[in-house]
Amino acid sequence: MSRTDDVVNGIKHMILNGDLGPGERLPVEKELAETLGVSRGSLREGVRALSILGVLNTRQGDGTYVTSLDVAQLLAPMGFVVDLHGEGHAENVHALRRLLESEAARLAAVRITDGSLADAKALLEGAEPFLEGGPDAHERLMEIDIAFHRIIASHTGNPVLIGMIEALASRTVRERLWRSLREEGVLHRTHEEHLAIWRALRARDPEAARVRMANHLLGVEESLSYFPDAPD
Amino acid sequence: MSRTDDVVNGIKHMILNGDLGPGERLPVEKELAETLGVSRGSLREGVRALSILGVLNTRQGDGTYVTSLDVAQLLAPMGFVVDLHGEGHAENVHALRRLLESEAARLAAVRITDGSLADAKALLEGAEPFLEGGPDAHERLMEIDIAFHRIIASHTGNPVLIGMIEALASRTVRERLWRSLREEGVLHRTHEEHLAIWRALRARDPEAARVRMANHLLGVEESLSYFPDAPD
DNA sequence: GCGCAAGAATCATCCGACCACTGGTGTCCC
DNA sequence: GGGACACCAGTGGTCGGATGATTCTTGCGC
Repeated sequence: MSRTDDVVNGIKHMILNGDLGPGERLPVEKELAETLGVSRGSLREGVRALSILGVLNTRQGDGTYVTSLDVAQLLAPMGFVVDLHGEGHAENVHALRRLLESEAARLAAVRITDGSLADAKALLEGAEPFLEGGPDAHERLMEIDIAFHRIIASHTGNPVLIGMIEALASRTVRERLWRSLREEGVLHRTHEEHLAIWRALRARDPEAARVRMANHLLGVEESLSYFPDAPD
Repeated sequence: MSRTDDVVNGIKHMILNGDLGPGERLPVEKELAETLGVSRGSLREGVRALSILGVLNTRQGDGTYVTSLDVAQLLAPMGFVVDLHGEGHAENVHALRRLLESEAARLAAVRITDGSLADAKALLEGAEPFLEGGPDAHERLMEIDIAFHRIIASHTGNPVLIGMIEALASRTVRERLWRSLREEGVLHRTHEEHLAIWRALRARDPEAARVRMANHLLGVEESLSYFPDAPD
């Protein structure tokens, strides 16, 4: 067991024991290093690791704090994992994303607010001008897509689900997706699918929302497999 | 962007570009530090972080290697996250686990081999003597439960799904679960549910397997909520 | 009361040194 | 010749100190 592991476990226990709560500040490096019986260098390695895991947050000139411990934030490193496998398990990642997002749509159908429904509608209408192309059209459409799916996920009432969906639909994953969609010229179809999802949500129909979402993501996956060996 | 982030991204790119493959060895610290333009200390912080994320693996006196990059291994840190939230999001975690395991059962129903089917059956029969109690009964039942669910997950054909289920059903999560099951005296019911899942799998009936699994996990969740404020 | 500058506190980074462990190599003994 | 052992070079592990960058606080002057 290395010193750094001592640090990680030590801080982990301090959090689990309640000695450290979300947002709370850690002792200064020198002091904490002495408490845990390690040098400042080793302490920093541990703190850095927890920082990358989204548990701690250090601010130069200020101090080190425990994060809010939001699930979404803690699940963020998972996106890294997904990216790392890039081509390899793309099919498996998408299959899982389809399952999770379908469930999200089902849950959101009975929970979404009129306000968010209107926001989503505005989003989709704002996408229409870009369907024909133009400067930054690609980038804009992707942003809108991300925002649309995020609105749905946010109304599931399950933060863990939200975090996982975010991790599974990382930016690099979406980049690949949209490149394929554009190259295959199915942007209009994708837009129609979004609208179908929206209508199901407006109707507060869980099953319809689930099916529409599943259908949408299946279509997207199909486009992706059109270029199975697309270079990066 | 900190130096450590440079290191993490640098190594990540080396892997994505194919400069580094699974199992391959990294340059020595001093050299790699010069390549990335950082000090050895900063390099170590980055390497340590990737090590905790399951991407790298360092062996003193030998060198630093890229891991197999197995999904299960990379998703392991997620268990840490789940543990960290312990009580907080237990409901949400279980809801998600139910969704994933149900899907796993559905997939496994059409893929499971006769051999694994027999293994699962033997497992369940081996559990029966412990239903009445006895030394280590609690521990043994939990082991069997884990093994049973693992057999199912392993036949989904989706490594990402397997990894996520593992992460969601961490050991501490299961500890709590089984403690509740025992205290509520529903071990027999749980066993019957396992048998029902097994029968559905043997019948190669995906929908039945999915429903049986969902029913099983719903029952388990119900037992958990019986002691909503159970101390640790 | 307000703005600003000086200072303290804190993390960020680097450097050099030494320790601990591993793997390989060569030697010695049987 | 074969095997056990000792040695050695290479590598990560840890440490302490020094300097820079950033933030927050304090107190001064207006």
